[in-house]
Amino acid sequence: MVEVICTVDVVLLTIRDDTLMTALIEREHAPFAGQYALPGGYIHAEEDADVHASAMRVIAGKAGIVPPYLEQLATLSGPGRDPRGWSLSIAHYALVPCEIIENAVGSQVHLLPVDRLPALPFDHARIIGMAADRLRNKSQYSSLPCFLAGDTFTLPQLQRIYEIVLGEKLNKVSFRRKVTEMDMLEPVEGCFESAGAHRPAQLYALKSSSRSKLMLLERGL
Amino acid sequence: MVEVICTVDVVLLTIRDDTLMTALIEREHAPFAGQYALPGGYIHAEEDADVHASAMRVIAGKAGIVPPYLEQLATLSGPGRDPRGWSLSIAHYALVPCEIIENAVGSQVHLLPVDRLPALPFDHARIIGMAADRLRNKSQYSSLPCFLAGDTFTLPQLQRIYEIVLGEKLNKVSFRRKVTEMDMLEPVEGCFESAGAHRPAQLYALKSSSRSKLMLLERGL
DNA sequence: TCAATAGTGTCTCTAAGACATTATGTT
DNA sequence: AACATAATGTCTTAGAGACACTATTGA
Repeated sequence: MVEVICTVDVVLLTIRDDTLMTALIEREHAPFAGQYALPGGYIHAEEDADVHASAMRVIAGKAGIVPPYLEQLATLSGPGRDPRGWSLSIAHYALVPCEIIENAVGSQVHLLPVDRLPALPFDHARIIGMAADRLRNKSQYSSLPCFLAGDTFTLPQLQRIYEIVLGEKLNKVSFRRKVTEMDMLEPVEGCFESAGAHRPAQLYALKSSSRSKLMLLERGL
Repeated sequence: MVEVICTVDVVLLTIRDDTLMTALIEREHAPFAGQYALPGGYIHAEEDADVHASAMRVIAGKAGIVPPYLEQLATLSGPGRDPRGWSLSIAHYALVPCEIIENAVGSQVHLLPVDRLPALPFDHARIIGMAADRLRNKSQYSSLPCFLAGDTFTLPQLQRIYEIVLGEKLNKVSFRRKVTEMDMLEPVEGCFESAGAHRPAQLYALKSSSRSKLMLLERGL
């Protein structure tokens, strides 16, 4: 039986400069050595508990971080996507606040806007498109974008994150109604963020229950 | 490097007797020979164009059919799920009208209700659960359940299919408004289905554009 | 003529968005 | 005091569900 090449790839998504960005690394080895590409690598059957663990290991190795959210996206396959032979990549996407990427030690990543990418090897452009689509779709009815925010944030900041991900302005009153409905935040008592000559905003943190599971809405935003 | 076992599994879903059912086959070979399990098999790198093609080949071989809808579900993996070693299964689900299964030649499948299954080998029970969840979720806002209906059907029949999948009664007026909004059906002119001592119902068929892509709703049913 | 379901018109109630108002900080 | 943004109250409008009424067949 012809051997199948088994790999994982990870689309690390973050927001910087009010823009959705993805982490790319310069490939060290052939094929496509020297080109920007998604962090990825072979599945190590002798050490990985499953492909989720493979993806975590790859991110830790290449970006030096442990992302707060990691989900499987799809499995891409076929004889033509990798010049080494019939290959299969279990694509994942991860969400992470950009400070964590920038503070990581030994990180080799470069952040680039998802909608202004250079030509990429393999089917990585398509995988990034799928990741952005999945994020956009799930953000319509869930607390998913919270994983792009830091430990604490204000409601206006969170709304801005949703707007960047969804690509549209949101109604402030409706947004706050929905956030309340999802019941995922708790105010950090007595903590406010002052950002100029105006009333400061209440800081919030994710409830611990919402750090491990997504909160969903019956009807979208 | 330790070899990874690469397989595909398919959850074939259909509705019979007003119940969501899945197709199981009696395994011919070890492990678990003789037990009911999902149709599945190895990826054949020398002949399959990708894992979608692997899944289609498996369904054609075991159930003798070409399903109108087939989608990738998730990739399950790890050292413990298959006694033969570290394995990876790209799980798919397919939707098909039950007449197609029952009329298939050389089909080895048995239809069983998804919520009254016997103990199954591997992680097949979990895969079937994921498939039913995915179908239920997508059915809330798309035309997906149409692939469980035959070539022509009445609106009351389609509403019944949605109700079985979603597990709840639907409002007739709202359902018809949504079907109109999705703009996926065209009436079969002059064709009605009489089912007793009452007004017969108009027959509809999927528009050709809706046979290849899903129609989506802004807000769910 | 009655029974039964198909199909449609319309009213009510809920929820989303628009707009206005109040709150609270900095300059 | 002026100003800018946070936060919230309220009105308008759109959509979902409830209900009722008409349509059309077989018994």
